[in-house]
Amino acid sequence: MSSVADLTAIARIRDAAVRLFGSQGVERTSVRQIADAAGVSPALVIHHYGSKDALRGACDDWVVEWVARENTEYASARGASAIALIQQAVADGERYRPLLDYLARMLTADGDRSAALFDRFVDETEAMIAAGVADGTMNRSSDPRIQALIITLNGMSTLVMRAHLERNLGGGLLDAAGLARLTLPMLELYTDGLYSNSQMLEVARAALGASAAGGATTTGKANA
Amino acid sequence: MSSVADLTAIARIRDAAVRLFGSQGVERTSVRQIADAAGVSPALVIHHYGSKDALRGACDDWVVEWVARENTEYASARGASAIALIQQAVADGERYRPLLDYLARMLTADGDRSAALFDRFVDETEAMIAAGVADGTMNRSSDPRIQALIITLNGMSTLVMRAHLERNLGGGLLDAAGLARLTLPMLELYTDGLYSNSQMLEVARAALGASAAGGATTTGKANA
DNA sequence: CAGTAGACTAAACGCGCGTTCAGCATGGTG
DNA sequence: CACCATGCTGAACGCGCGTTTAGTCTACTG
Repeated sequence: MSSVADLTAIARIRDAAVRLFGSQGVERTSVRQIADAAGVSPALVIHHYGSKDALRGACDDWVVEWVARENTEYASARGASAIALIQQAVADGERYRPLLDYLARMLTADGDRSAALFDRFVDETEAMIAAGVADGTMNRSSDPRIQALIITLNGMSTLVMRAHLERNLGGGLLDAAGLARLTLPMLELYTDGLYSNSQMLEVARAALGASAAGGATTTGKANA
Repeated sequence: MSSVADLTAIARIRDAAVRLFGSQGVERTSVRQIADAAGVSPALVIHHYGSKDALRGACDDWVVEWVARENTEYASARGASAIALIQQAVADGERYRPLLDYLARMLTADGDRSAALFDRFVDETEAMIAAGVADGTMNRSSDPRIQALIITLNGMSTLVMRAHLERNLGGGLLDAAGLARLTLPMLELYTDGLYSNSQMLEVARAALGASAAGGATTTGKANA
């Protein structure tokens, strides 16, 4: 998202569209609104992008590229995944809010671009967990792909349902207080789990007829 | 969702609206489409409900009531929360799909009804965890409300991003195979957590200056 | 049997939408 | 200078939307 006021009209239109699509949704946003926000005529929006739907596609690409770009920048320096990037962006204040809003809407819409983006997040999460397993800081699952899927889903839920999250947090994800309140319970869950013993797990294993070779990872929780 | 064909027109309109709003979204659904699906004229839709927006409100109420009704039916017999109801409904096949689709869209929209519904889910989750803590099957968190919030968020993510979930599962949540593939890794995560030691947790505790009386629950994972 | 209330429809209204069109500046190129 | 591509606009077009209106049919009430 460029903050400079005098960009090319093409860029200003795209920025305005991302902002409006993200905050109101595509359907509730008219070409005229975008044109106003960008300081151009509605006709110019169509002139440059062909149609509203093509503009939407260009916004999708732009946001995906942003994710990829920031990801390589940060990740190479910190060894983190796109998930971590998002948490970084969330903590970075209002600056990235339009992007994150857009991302959240994109993830709840269906379509090829949405699927490709989500699956990439799962890939990165899987790689991150594999690294964690390798250096002994994370538990191996009986199905690492699905484990990564679940973790990704959980991570994205804070984005997609941020309104509910922040309301219950009694403050934004942005201010330190809200984030602080979230951090500990989340780490507790990811460290100790929810269940205090492996009863449910054992029952499910038995019911599903999983072989004992399924790859258990248990740290030693009691069976009952 | 009533399967009987000859209901009153009011009910048929509401059923059609829930189905279409759920599968396409409110904005992409026209009053004319709803009227067609219900076998009535567009004017009758407005005659009975006043406006499209009021119809949407009636659908919201209807779905919320369905959640409450099914919840008391099942929960009293099984001691489970609305979350469990949803998992039940998911497993129950195509029958509840329109309701669940609608629910998912409702949760990603903002508005009073959406907030009230979500917060009720959190309440129920909190009560369920409190019961689990009381009988020793679940871990107490340093902040039970936020713990319940996180668990609720995670549970809802399977609804809200079901398309991504099912695609990565290689099959529906409905067929036994897909559900089975999900169950074990999820229980593993909720039993053993993701992290194999409490290093991250301890670092966060220290950084946030949490007092030692914060209510640790750890089962005994090593510090490093 | 007349009267009336409610369910229901065909047709139309007005509006805002995405989009098109004709034309006006501007500025680099022969 | 003439030329034309490019950036851009104001006005308009056609369409589908939510909604209104005027009226018909049906069934119950006195």
